[in-house]
Amino acid sequence: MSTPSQSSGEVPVRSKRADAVRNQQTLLAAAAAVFVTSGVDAPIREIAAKAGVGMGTIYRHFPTRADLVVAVYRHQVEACAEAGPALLAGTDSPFAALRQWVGLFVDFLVTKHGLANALQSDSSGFEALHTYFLDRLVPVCTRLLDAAVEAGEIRPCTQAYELMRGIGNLCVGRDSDPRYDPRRLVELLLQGLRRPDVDAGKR
Amino acid sequence: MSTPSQSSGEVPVRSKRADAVRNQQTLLAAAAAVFVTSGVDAPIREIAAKAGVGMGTIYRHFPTRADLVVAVYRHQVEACAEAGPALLAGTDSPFAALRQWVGLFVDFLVTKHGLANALQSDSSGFEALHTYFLDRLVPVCTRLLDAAVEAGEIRPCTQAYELMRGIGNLCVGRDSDPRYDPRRLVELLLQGLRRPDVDAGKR
DNA sequence: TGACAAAGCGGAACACTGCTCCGTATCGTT
DNA sequence: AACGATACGGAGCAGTGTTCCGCTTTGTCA
Repeated sequence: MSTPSQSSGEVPVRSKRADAVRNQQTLLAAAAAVFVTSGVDAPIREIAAKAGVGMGTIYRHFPTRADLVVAVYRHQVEACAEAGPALLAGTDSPFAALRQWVGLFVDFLVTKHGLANALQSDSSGFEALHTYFLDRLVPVCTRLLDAAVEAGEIRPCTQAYELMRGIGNLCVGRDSDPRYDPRRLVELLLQGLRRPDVDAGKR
Repeated sequence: MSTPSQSSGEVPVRSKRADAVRNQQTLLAAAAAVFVTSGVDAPIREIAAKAGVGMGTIYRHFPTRADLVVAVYRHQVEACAEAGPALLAGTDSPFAALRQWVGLFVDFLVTKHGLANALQSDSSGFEALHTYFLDRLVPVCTRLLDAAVEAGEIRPCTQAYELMRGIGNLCVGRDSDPRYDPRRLVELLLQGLRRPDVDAGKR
């Protein structure tokens, strides 16, 4: 409040040194650039070199690779999360909103080389990434899903967590073959969600 | 020709040395064991150690990791491939056959620690794995799909290749969270395949 | 301004893994 | 038994993640 401290501790927290914040910014920019060309699992050394800092620095600012990835993409994830309620408000078909929102998410994943792979990877250093994405987006997805169920557009059995992971999984390895288009399969998944009133009342 | 040769070449192919075939068997057994405990991307050294051979030997018999994985699981993949036509013949609903067959495939993938991950990985040494699985199973899946389309149970837009990859993707990372069950999502995908007789004008 | 402690930095060093290469051992044949 | 072909073993190189500690920079206080 009065003193420049952002945490709840009462110790006098000295604000970060100027070179530290500078380096953090530099690192974020460098990482973003490297991610584009070499994917999110580019060698740490490469990112450090691009930023012109030593490896100790990168590990100090971002202890795990996931921390760095999250920091780089945080804005886009936030934007995606915030788009959820907006889409829901902008239409009278919650299912259509869900579909649009999922489209946003897929676009995001698909345009980040290797991000989907990393997201599902169980290798060390990526759990936090997984956690952040899910913590932020699952609630949004839940709202959309609930709304669609309430509107009677889909059947109620699916959990948002599972759906999100499924969608993420479908986006893995998009670049390996032009015949594979995650979007088509995600659309299929969403269709599978629909309440089958057609064939129920097929009579 | 007269000499024991199994390939089409006419050079006198001497049969493999006894220790070589012995080692190959030992390696397969060791690899199978290690895959169970450490996953299909266990260190090559570990497999070599388990088999009691040097690393040169393992690379000579199985130049890439995919070759080893394929050799270990070949029988199961073959069994899965052969089950396709059988299932189709055993029912009058091709879609039901497809569903059962997909179930077999999912069971196979899901019980092999990390296999699904490897299958989709674009990392070096796994392309051949990808290729083998797909070459062997896509034709089977195509037949099932075609039959279901012909029977009017599903709509015709989906390619077997894409479906297989989608299913494989959905099986990635099953162990990371008990809330994630690939089977449910695969079922959803299959439901999405169904012909919605709404838009089917021929009714 | 100058001195000093804390904060931050750099990169050498270690561990682990994939993969190659070649001297040596083994096998099968004559 | 001898000998050439075949196969083996593992040292060694290269790439990467991660740690650790001596050195530099920064902010503060007299």
